[in-house]
Amino acid sequence: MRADARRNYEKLVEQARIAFTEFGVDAPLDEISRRAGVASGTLYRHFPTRLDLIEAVLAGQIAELVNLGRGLLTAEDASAALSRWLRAALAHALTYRGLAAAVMNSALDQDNDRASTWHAQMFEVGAALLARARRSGAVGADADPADVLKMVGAIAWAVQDAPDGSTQADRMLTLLMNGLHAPHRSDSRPEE
Amino acid sequence: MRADARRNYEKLVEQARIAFTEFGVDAPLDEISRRAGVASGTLYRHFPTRLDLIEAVLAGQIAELVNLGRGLLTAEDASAALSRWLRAALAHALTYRGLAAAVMNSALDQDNDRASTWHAQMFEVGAALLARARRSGAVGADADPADVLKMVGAIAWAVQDAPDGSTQADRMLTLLMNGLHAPHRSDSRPEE
DNA sequence: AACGGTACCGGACTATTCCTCCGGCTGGCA
DNA sequence: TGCCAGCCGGAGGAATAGTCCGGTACCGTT
Repeated sequence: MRADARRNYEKLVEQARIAFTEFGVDAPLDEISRRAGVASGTLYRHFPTRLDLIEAVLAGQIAELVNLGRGLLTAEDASAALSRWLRAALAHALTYRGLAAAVMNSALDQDNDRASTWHAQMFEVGAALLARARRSGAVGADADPADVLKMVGAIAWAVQDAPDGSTQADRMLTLLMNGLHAPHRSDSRPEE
Repeated sequence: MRADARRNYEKLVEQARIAFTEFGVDAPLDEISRRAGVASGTLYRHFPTRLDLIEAVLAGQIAELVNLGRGLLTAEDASAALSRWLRAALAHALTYRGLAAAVMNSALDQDNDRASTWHAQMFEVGAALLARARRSGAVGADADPADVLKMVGAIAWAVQDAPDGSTQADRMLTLLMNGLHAPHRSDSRPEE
């Protein structure tokens, strides 16, 4: 990549980060390019879709999350490790007003090639942590890892506009953890 | 309301229902008015905001949900009643590609005056069912009714674009119910 | 250091959608 | 039948997404 192209790339990501914080997911792309001091054509060259730009902004954060998860894979208490990592994932999903949640969710949907390898790694780590917790006997429910990660993203979405968002998110995640710990009860479902 | 005004109102709601099913929440309003055979000014006269139109579409369905809940308040098994009603609420939240979930969620956020009395009734019924299940001893967690309803909406949002959406939603709701039934464990949370 | 080609940049332009405004007309009532 | 409040229509301004191509700057080679 040429030196000028790299400069513009970095300026765009930086301004996108700011704009997403300020306006949320739907920040006008033209505004971002304007602030970065480049034309909109340049923005679309580097980031054909909005999602591409979003992922560039989140890349670093996701890498941290993956590293944290890998470290926790050797932690003493498998259940606490899972809980800790899910909380970190929730914090991640809450950044930029639920932006990360939207990406996480769309990445989990189809085997979307556009949804970068970062999310694949994240899913892998989450699945490993969940499997380990299950083997240790702390998690009884036969939950699908994708379900659990989706729930985390869903919680982030649900509280994104609430005034006391993070408090509420915390309670909801506790509810989810409870569901994981409890033995699976299929009888709780009505037979319609 | 004048006869012509009423006719147009009804045509708009009908076409909005179709358009929301087809395009999702973001269906172009101009397209709706075009299909209804009225001008866009007329649409905006009846429904100043998109939310107003959405609520008009959902009104009947919400009323049914409230009635179902009221009936279930006298059911034998309080826990099963709650479970049954939450499943109905989930089905409601899934309609029109997660549109209902978005409305439900925003209605629960702040004491939003714009969010109609419909949703207030829904919240009331849900809270009553939850309280009754708790008194019966079946629900141990001290969950906030708003949290529970938000989770239902969140699940609907999370699966809205997934191919096997309703299956996944089902599993996730079971997870939630498990969390409600389990005794509350504050120890599942790491002390950071 | 000069040069040529590669590929990047700019920004005007089209398309889409939201929403407003106001002249003209129509339905309901006396 | 006649009046008029209030409704209707549709043009149009504003914001945003995304495209296109002429001009230009960078990089590698000589």
